[in-house]
Amino acid sequence: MASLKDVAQRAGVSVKTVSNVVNGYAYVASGTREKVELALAELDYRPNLSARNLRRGRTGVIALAVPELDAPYFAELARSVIKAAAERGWMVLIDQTDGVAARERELLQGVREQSVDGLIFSPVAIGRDDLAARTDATPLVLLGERVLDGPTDHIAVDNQSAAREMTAHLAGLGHTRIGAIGAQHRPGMGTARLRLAGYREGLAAAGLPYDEELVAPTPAYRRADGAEAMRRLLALPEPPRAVFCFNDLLALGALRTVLSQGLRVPEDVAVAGFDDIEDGRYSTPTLTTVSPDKDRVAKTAVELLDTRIDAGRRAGRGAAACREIEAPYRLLVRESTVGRAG
Amino acid sequence: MASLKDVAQRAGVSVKTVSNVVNGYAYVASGTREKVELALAELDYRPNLSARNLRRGRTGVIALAVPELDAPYFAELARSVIKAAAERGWMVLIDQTDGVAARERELLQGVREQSVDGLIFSPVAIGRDDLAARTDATPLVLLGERVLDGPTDHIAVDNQSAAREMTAHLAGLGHTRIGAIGAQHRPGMGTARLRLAGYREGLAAAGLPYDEELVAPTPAYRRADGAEAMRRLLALPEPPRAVFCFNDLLALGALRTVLSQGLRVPEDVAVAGFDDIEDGRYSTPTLTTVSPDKDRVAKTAVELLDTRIDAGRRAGRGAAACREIEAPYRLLVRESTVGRAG
DNA sequence: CGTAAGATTTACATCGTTGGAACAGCGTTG
DNA sequence: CAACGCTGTTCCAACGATGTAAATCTTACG
Repeated sequence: MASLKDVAQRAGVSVKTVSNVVNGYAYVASGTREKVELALAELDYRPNLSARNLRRGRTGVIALAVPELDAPYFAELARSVIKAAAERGWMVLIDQTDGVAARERELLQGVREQSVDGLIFSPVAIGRDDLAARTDATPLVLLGERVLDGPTDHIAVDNQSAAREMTAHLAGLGHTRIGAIGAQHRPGMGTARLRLAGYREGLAAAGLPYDEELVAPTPAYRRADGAEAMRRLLALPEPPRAVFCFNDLLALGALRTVLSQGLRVPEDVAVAGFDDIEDGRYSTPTLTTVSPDKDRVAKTAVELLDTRIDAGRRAGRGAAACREIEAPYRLLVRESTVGRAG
Repeated sequence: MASLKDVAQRAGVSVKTVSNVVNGYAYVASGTREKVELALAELDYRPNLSARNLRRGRTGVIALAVPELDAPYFAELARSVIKAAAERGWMVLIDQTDGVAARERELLQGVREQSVDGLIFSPVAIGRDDLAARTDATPLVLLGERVLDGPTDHIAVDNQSAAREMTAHLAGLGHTRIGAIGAQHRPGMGTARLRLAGYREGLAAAGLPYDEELVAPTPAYRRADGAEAMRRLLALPEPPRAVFCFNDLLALGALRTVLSQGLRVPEDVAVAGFDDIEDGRYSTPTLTTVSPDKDRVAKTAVELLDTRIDAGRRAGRGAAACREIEAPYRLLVRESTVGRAG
């Protein structure tokens, strides 16, 4: 692997001159530049990034930390983030926390500090206090939960109002017994709490009572959890006729349970989700859901991080105000609540 | 951010001694060690990885290159790879090629050479000649296609025999008009070619004729492609009564088309896929598929890479023999071919 | 008590790049 | 023609860690 030194030798100039050419420094005589470029090409020179990073104090890498990549929502998000990052010249390192608090905390405490220039983080297990206790100075952008006035940049859809709208949609169809799947009593799970709050608001707005019995908590947010929760709900003496699941995977699991018990969706039970993962667009029936603009979230996250990294570099840790950004979402009404005709 | 120098100063020893402690060098007096460890802790020292990498000539990062992360198969694979890598102390950088040949070629030519110690690569667009023309010296492990005697380590299931078995399964159910979805005429797409070959073998073994009409090519391997291809097949004067889709996404799209035309699966049309993505376990009906052992593939890939990286470090480019590893798979028969009772 | 064999610690060079400042060439200007 | 201001190039130090070899300190032994 050729180094600047090799190229310099071959071109008959100093190492710094080669460096200047590589970095597009203006004051290089065109003759010299040509010579150097030739040598560069002949030796197929590529800068040693470790050395460059050491010198420049940055790595060109950002980390994306998510609970698990195989949850379609995070896979889709990761795709968008990697794409947005690539457009700005960043490489992306992925960390999976499995939603384990200890692992999430590690990240905040800077396990990756030396390896990346910034972190885009979608936490599920930690809370505001963990964030406040953070010592790591790496620029950080949080995704997915709405923690107002947090000490960090933050992007999220308004979970609560989206949940409220979805519940209103179900109520608007005439449903009076509307269940919810995905409540979480663990601390930290802000998303679940917000969606539950929205659900309650939606019920209240429709003049419906809140019935604890219709709210099924789940240990996680995978299909199996939704399927299981739905089984519990259907086993009630008076099961719900509509269910709002706190994400699409839960909804798909729920769907499966309903259908496999010989019931029809939405005629017997209407099902709605949250996230708009691709599966829901091809399930039978297709899934009514809340669709956050993932590309937008990803793009904004990378931009935010980008500015913050630049800022950190220019001003010495000049704490620019933290931005709370609300990402747009849409309610997508599909077959699982209104049927084929709808 | 504290450096070795700061720690050394604080502990009143030389930089090298601190380095020795950090690296667990044996000959450090216990008193010294304690002093140093104290200072280390007090300053919350973390090694500067750029510097360490520069010195040691490795990065601690491997890259995983896949077409697109939001295809569940690759998301699940990525999850397993990241996990397996983490267990061996590697970080994982992800590249998405979108199946674009130019991007895949770039990787072979070493865009990441300076950033990672090794590459796990699931190519779709490039061929054997591209591999042969490779100049980059970074250890490489290929996933997913079976290119025998390639110049690289390689892990894959036996696509052809798996496809043959699946076709045999369909024929065994009494089907005589068995379609295939996902043929590709682009060069390089070894996977499609192998699965098609297996399909033909399966037909032949069952004494069935190969009917070009029943083979639907698709531009890509997403749900929409499967849905569209299925529409074409169903529009035939005599549509197939069973369809083998070359991956699960195609199958799920096909499923959707069949069901939305008011037909039943498997009674009117049986559908089978390939990959065993989680969606297929929760679709209605659940999807019969070929299940490659992804965890095993990922683990093996990381191990292979690991040994090759070590080898490259020890022996100077000593070309250890390239290994072709066949990953196990199972045929999972579910509702989409045999119905609920099955 | 001198000395050799360890044990422990240190000094120094080095990995490949880049920032900063010094240096050299050279056409202008006063 | 000396001083000046450009342009173009080079030299040197530094980023932070580690390998090498040498320096220093113990300990055991004759």
